[in-house]
Amino acid sequence: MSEVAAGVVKEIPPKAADLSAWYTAACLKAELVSYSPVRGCVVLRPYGFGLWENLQKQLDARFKATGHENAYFPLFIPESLLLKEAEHVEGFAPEVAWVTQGGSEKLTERLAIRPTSEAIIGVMYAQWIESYRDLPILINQWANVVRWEKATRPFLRTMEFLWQEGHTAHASATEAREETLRILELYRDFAENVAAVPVYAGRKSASERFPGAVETFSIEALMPDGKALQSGTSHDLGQNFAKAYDIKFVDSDRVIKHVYTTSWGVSWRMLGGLIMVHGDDRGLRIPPKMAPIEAVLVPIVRSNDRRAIEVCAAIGKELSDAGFRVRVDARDEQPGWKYSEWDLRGVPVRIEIGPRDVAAGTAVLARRDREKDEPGQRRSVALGDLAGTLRELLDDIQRSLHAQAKTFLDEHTFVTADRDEFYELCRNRAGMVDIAWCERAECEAHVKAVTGATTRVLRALDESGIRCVACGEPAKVRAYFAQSY
RNA sequence: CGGGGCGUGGCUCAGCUUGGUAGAGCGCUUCGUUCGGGACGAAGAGGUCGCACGUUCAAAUCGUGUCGCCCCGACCA
Repeated sequence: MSEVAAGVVKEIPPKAADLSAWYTAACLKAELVSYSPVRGCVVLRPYGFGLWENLQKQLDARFKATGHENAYFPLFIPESLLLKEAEHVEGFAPEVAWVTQGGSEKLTERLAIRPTSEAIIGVMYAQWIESYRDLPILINQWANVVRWEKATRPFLRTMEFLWQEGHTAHASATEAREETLRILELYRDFAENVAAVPVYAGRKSASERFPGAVETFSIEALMPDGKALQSGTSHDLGQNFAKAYDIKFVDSDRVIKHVYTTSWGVSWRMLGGLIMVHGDDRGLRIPPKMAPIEAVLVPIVRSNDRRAIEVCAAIGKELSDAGFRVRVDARDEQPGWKYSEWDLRGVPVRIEIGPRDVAAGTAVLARRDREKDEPGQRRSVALGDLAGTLRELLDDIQRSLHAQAKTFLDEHTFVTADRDEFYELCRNRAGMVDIAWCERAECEAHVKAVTGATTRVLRALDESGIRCVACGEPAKVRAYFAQSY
């Protein structure tokens, strides 16, 4: 039934002592991923794929609800096509993987393995679009992409990764910008309400912009080590790609114009963020809405009383029919061993049914978001109330995980108007440092050189006539500075 | 790409300095007893020490190279 090797003792180091070691061990031991024989590429195991499927399902529903359709474009991009948008090429060239040979024949033109699909999709849009009546085009694709990375970590940075990339074309700059912001908000909503990861959403500085974009927006989460994780990006590409790929249409005023395009993406990196944000010393804590298994049923048997197994099977079926994602763990292992195993794997709720429960018609519910032996961590409920109680419990866990993460973000967001304090906070990797900023590239570069921190997202200045906290020039925006992944 | 660390049964690691063809714990298999927070007993199976070349009578141990992994930094989702 389970892909878990029975009986293997799995330990992970304390999270606070070394987040990196904890993170890698947690991903591996929880059987989300395995390293593969291919450098920098991981295998997404069934439990990890379950996480990805839940992300897919819920993001996809949001895309459909905002009028988008899915399509699929080729993995290979002929070199000549990729080269058409100059900034784009320059940005991605260092990390593009190339196919130079097919079978035994050298190719006359190299094929890039897509690092992102603006090029190939732009070429197709040029063919498909003739009139303003063909617009907007709102397409998303779920795909893998390859970027030749030097250092990799599960989910956060791998050479091949899974993501979705939306590519839209519009008749006006206004529409394109609206689309860009609509998706930014969609991402923010998903991060907060499904992944339970609180984020700051906003515009990126010029240096952090996607190569070829007019404006880039992103959502930024804060990891427990004080580093920010860019978790989703939405780009307003203006007419840059339309001009490079010759995507034109006849507008209602009979004038031939270039379209305005956008692109936006979320990758499995979001899973890495969710793992780091919610996990604890016992392992993963998966928010219910993302959990491949919402509740695991553990029967407790005695040598003279094995009824709990049948009861668990029956209740498991009932809950499953009621729409819950459950698993019955009837393996021949000690109950305590199973508890630890499912704690590590982050299942939100454990349902224990032993001889006492069988006799009383009850079950014990244990919630993963609380410490062992913390008041309210376990409770006994009548079987008749199980489904209802489970529903409430899952909702409460979803809320509580978000609340905990939100508290952390709030407590690690520092508003300062003091220059020395600003540098100190950045250098110490204290979290998100919120200052009035001049938006000058030189200033940003200087802060980075001195502290390692960069701007994460920018937003409108709430007062006028003030100066940049970092350099003293006139301030133009408010900016969150942080070190980042 | 720079700095540091590491690769020995499934896992965690010892052995390497002072070369003499491999050990522990956990896990795994079988049987029995157990089972409300990682059970116990008995009997078994399993590696040639990342890979290549070199030194040597002899290499897990020494040398060179290479591949991979981890951490820090630079770069990127």
